[in-house]
Amino acid sequence: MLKFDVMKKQGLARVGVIHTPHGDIKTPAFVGAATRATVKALTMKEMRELGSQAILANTYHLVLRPGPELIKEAGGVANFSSWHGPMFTDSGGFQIFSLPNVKISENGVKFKSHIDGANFEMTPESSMQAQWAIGADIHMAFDHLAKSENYEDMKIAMDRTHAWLERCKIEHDKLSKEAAKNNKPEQYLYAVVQGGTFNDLRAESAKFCAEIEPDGFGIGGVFTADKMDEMLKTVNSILPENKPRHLLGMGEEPIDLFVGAEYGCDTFDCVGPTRMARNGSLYTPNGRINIKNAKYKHDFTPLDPECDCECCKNYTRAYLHHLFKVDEITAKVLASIHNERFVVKTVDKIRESLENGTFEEYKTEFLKRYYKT
RNA sequence: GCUGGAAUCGUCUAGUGGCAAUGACAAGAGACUGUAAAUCUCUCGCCUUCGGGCUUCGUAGGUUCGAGUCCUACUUCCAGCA
Repeated sequence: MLKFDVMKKQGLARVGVIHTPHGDIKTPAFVGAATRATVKALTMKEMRELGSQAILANTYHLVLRPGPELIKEAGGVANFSSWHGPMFTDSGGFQIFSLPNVKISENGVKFKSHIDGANFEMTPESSMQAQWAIGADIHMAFDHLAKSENYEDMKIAMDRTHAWLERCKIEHDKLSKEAAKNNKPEQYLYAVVQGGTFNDLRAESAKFCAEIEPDGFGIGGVFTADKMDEMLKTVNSILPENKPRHLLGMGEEPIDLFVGAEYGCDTFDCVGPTRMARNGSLYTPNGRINIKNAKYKHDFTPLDPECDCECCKNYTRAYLHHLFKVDEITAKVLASIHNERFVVKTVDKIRESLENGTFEEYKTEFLKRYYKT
């Protein structure tokens, strides 16, 4: 069982430590999205230096290329990628359900590779097997994510997610026993709560997931800060306090991190910060700016004078603007370092503020400045 | 000097009688939340009450209902020959 210590609680929010075989994660924490076993534009060294405690890779992408067997052959994703800290894998459910022409059955999902059109099928069992082969510390259950506002659609997806969760758990336990027999490090399973924006479905899903007794929980299908507080309140009031909760995919907007932490989420992952960075949209305490805008051409001040990242300590907005305009790779590197540092630091500060009882002040001050409301 | 050829939005370019004029780049702005994303979208002559109006394709004339497109002269550039 994954060890998780809750050090302090404030309402639903908590400060804790997740102990994984590859190290501890002090929570709340932002987990960098490393879809193809790399954080785009960044090296693992840069990720370590900007303070990232953990990263999250994606089973769908790694199944297509290079394949779980190759990663196993490399000695697991830690050796393969040189990320020797805690690591998550997402199940691939999210990606598969965003592809065109997927065939969903009770057994699993048939889809075509977006790369070469090759036919694939992923089932709860095959996702578990792939994740064990990849070898991250924490695995997500293979879930059905419905992108719909319709209650019936959400119910069907949730019921399927639950049925698949039972199978994920059985397969996971089997693989876990085999690993123990071979003296391999333990890997852990998070159940994924679905139910869309419907509180009764969310409650039902949280209850179901809790009863399965996984190592922790992913909260899926959350797309906007809208209604997020209510959804999280419902779910996290039901989920057991002694297990970690990961809010899947949220964190592009800093407010998501505050609301997520306030309502009891321990970790977050999001592609937003690095994608924004590659497209020139950069976080500052006063809101996001587009560094490509002409007004930064002659701005010889740091991107964020309060930031301690390599980008802000050494370069100016004018230089970043120039690098983006001439489309240099370094533009994306520096921007990614900054944006990733910005969200990691924001969540670190959320943790500190929860520790010393100043969360409300920090939240109010941050949001007021960032969103100018 | 002679003989050919060419001049179209910031740049390169499409266009051979119905055209405010093609495409690319540049420029300006926007989007992005478990990454098919170093991607995508919009604007890009001037004005507009968004109906439209006005001025444009080296310059000046001409032919034509209508000219970036045809004719004449001029200007500039390129190539070949002297």
